[in-house]
Amino acid sequence: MADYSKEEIKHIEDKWRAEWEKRDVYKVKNDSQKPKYYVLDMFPYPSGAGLHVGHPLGYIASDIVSRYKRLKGFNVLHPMGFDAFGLPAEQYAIDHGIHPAVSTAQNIQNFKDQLSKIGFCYDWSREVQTCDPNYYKWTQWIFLQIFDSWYNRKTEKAERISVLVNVFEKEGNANHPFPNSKFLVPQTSKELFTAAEWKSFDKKTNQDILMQYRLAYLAYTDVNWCEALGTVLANDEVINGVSYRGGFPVIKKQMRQWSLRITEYAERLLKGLDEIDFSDSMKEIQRNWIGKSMGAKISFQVKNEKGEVHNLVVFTTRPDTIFGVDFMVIAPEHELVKDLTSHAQKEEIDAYLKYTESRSEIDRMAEVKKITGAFTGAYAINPFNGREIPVWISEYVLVGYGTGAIMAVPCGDERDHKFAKHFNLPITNIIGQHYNGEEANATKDAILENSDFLNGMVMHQAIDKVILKLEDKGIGKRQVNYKMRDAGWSRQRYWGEPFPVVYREDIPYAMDERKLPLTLPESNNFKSSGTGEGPLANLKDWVHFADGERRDTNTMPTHAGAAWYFLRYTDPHNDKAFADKKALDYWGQVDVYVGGSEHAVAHLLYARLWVKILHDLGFLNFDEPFKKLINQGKITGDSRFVYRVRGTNKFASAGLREKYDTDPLHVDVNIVTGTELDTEAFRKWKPDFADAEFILEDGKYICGTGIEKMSKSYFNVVNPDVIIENYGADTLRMYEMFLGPLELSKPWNTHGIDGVFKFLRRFWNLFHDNQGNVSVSDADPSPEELKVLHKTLKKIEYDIEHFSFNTSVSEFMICSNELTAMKCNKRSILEPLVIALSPYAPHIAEEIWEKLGHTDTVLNETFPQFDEKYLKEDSFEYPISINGKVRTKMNFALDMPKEDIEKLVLASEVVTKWTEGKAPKKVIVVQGRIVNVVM
RNA sequence: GCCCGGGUGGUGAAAUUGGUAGACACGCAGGACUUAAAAUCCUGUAACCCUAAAAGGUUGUGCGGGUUCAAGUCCCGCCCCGGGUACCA
Repeated sequence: MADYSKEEIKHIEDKWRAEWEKRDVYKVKNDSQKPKYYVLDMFPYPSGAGLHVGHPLGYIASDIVSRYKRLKGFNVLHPMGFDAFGLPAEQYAIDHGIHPAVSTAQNIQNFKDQLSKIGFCYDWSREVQTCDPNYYKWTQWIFLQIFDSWYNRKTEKAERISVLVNVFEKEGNANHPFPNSKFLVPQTSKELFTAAEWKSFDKKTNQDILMQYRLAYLAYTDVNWCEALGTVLANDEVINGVSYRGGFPVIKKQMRQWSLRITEYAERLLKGLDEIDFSDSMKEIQRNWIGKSMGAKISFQVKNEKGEVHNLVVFTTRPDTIFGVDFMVIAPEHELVKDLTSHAQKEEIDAYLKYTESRSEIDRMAEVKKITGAFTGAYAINPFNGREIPVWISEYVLVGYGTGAIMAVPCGDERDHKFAKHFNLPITNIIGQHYNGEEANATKDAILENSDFLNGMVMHQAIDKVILKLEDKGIGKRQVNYKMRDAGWSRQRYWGEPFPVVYREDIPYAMDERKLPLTLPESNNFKSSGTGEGPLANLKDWVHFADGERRDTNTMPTHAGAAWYFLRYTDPHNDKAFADKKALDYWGQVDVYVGGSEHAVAHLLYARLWVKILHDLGFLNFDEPFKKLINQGKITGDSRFVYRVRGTNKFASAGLREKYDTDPLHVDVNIVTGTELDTEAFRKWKPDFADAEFILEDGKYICGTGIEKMSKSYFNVVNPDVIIENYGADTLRMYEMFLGPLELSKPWNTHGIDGVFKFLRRFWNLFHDNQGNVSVSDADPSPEELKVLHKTLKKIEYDIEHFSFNTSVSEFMICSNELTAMKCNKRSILEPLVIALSPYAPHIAEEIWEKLGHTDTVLNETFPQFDEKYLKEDSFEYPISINGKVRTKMNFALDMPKEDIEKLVLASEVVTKWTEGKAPKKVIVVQGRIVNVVM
C-alpha cells in the first residue's frame, strides 16, 4: 500500500537522489553527437544565512529547461559553482575571528546540502569556486592577458601590447593618439611623439606611455573611498553617496588603482545588445549606463584680461543652438580656471573654489537644486558672429564628463536657464514662441530665429549643418560621448585574487605565467591599514619578497572571478589553459542565463567585456557570452508585526493598536498562521516575551503585515527545507513555478501550495487503484483520452520553450482533472505524461516510471511529440455574435464552406429574433472560429 | 525630472498576440462521507437586474476619447504602482 503521503514522499525523494548519484546520471560529456545546449544559473555568493525560498526560483526554472532539453535530445551543460570571494566573509572574520576560507567552505557545504534536496540536475563534477587557487590561477592569467592588451581603434579590437610597441618604433603614436586625450607625454608635454622620440625615452617613460593604452592599467584616479569599510567601492556599489553595504558615507580620494579600460568597448557593448535576447528593461539599463550621446566638440577662443588667447573646448549635443549661447560654464576643477580669472574676480573665484572643495559628494548630491557659481572675468568669442560671451565657473558642470566645459543656452536648457535667472544674465531667444520666458524648452522642432545663417531652419536639421560648418572652419568636429567610466578594479581587501604583478622601480610587470597562481598568503589580520592600503600591506615579507621587488597589496573585486566562470565550466579541471579551445568551441555561448536583475550593470557588463577581449585575442570564437537572459523576479518576504504598548510587556492586536501608544516589532512568521499569532509560541520565542500579555480582538491576536525583503533580521525568512519537510521537493518546485510569471517579483506565501500538492497526489492516484497498488491498463486509448494527452503535450512544449512555467503547471492540473474524470488508467496515455512531468517533478516521475516496469531512468527517455491529428475535430461550436456581442452558439463541420455557415446562421431562430427579420449588412466568418453578424 | 515595465474577481493569475475575458489554483459558501473533527470528494463562486428555479438581460480588464464587424490587446490624452537613472551638457 503506497499512498502519496508525507512518509512515502520522503522515501521516494531520498531514494531517487541517492539513485541519481549512484548512477552518475548528471555527468555531462564534452564529446557528443547530440547538439549542445548550455543552461546557466548565476552562481551564488555562499552567504552564512543559507538558502531561502527566493533563491531556488531561478534554479528551478533552469533545471526544468535543462531536463526538458535533455529529453528533447540535447547534450545539456547545466553546472553550478560558487562566487566565493567577497566582503561579507571578510567582515565575518573580523567580527568572529573565523578565517574566510573556513567560513566560506562551511557555507558552501551548507548551500550544497540545501540545493541537493531540491533535486537539481547539476553536474557537480564541474563545480567551480572562485576562491580555489586552481580557479583563480586563470582569473589572474586572464588579467595578465588584458594587461598585455590595448584597444586598436582602427581595427576596433584588442591587440597585444607588442604590436603597439612595434607601431611606436615605426611611426610614433600619430595614428594611435592617447585614449585619454588629457594625457601628455611626460618629457615633451605634447599629445604626440615620433618614433625617434619613442626610442629616446627612458624605460620608465616608455612604460608610462604604454600604461596609457593598456586595457588593464594603473592610474591615480578619483575613487569612492569609504572610511568606515576602509575600502574603495565601484560606482555601482555607491548609492546616493553612501555605500551599498552598510550605508556609510563615501568621499572622493586619489589613489593609485587598477582599472579596466571598458570605455574603449562602449560602442561594441552597445551594439552587441542588438544581437542578444535580453529583456527590454535590461537592455535599457545597460544603454543608460553606457550613456551614449552624439553631438560636437566646439572650440571657443577666450581672451583673458592680459590679452592672452586660450582655446576653450566644449561638448554639446545641440550645436544648432550655437547662437543662443549667452554664457559659458566651466567646471571649478577645469585647467583653464587659473588662466582665465581676472584680477577683479580673483577673490570671488578663490572663495568659490574653496567652497566647492569643501563640499563632499553627499552634499552635492543632496543639494542638486542649489544654484552656485562665479564669473571669471574672461570672455569667449562666438566663432560664428564674434559675440562676446562671459565665462563662469560652477559645480553643475562636471570635470569628468565631456570636456568639463559647456556652452550655456538658457532658452533651451533647464539648468542653464535657472543659472541665468539666478545671476541675472540676459537670455537670447532663438526659438520664438516655443520659449515663454519662464522656463527653458529643449525642443528640436522649433524654427530657429536670431540665428544668423540658421534662421528659418528646423532645429533638428540645423544640427548637421552646424557640425559641417564647424568642421569646415576647423573649429570643431562631430563627437560621441559616453557616460560610462573605466571600471575600478582594485579592492583594499584580503579575501580576493591578488594581482599577479611585480613592481620594480614602481613599474608593474606581469608575473611569469608559469608561476601562477600567485596564491593569497595566509593571514589572520584582515583589518585594513586605514591609509587606503588593504590588509595585504600588513604582510611585509610577502609584499617585499625580494630586493627591489614589491607585490601589489590590493586584490581584485568579486566581479573578476564572475567575469569568466561560465567559460571554466566547459573544462573545469584543465591545468594547461583556462579551458580547452575544443571545449569552448563545442559549448560556445550560454544558451540561457537565468539570474537576478540586480546584476544588470556590473556583472553582466564585465562578463561581456572579458568575453569580447578574449575573443579579440583569439581565445574564443564568439564575442557575446549570453545568448538569452532571463531575470527571475525577487521573492519578497511577507512580514508579521506585533504591537507592544510602549513601556509595558503588553501587546495590542492589530485592530486595536490605534487605541494605545505602540511600537511595531517584527515577529517570526513561523509562529503566525495567516495573521493570527500563536501566543503560546510567542511567549516561548524569546525570554523577553515569556510573560507577555495580549490585548485580543474576538479572542485572537491579529498581527500586522508588510511586504519586505526576505531577511533574517525581519524574521520573515522561509527556508525551503521546511517546505520540503512538509510537502516534498516536487511540490516546492511546482509551487514556486505556479506562483506567477518567472520574471515577476512576488511576496512569498503558501496560500496555494495545497492545490499543487493535491495535483501531485491526484496524478499519483491515476496510476494506483484504491488499494494503493499500481494498476494501469494496456487497452487502447479512446479518441478523447488521446486528445487530452496531445493537447497537454502541445501546451507544455510551448510553455517551456517560452519560459512560461506557471501556465504549464495549470495545464498539468487540467489534464489530470480530465483524466481522473474519465477514470483513465491507460498506459499509452499515462506514460508520456510521466515523461512530460519529469522536468517539473522529477522524483515522483522516476518512482512511477520504475513502478511501470522500466529499469532505466526517465532522464534517458525522449520527450513525447504531440501529434496534431489527435487534436483535430469534426465540428466546432462557433460562437455567433451580433454586432460583436455573442448571442448563441452553433455547431458546424470544420470543412463546411463559409457560404453555408452564413446561410445556416441567418436561418437560426436566435439570430432572426435579434435581427428582427432584417437583412444584415454583412456576415463575418473567420478561421478564429468566429461568426459575427453585423446589422 | 527623464527612460523602461506594469495596472484584469476577495487573492495569485490565464487569455495561443485583434476573435467566447477571468482558464488553473487559493479563499469562501453549500453538500457527501463521519458520533464528531481532520482528511478526501462533489457543487457553486466577476458585479448587478430579472426569476420559485431554469432561461434571459445589463455592465465590466486604472480613467477619458478614438480606430475596427470585433479592443484587456492597436492609436491619442490623463491618473496610479514598480524598476532604473539623475546637474552627463
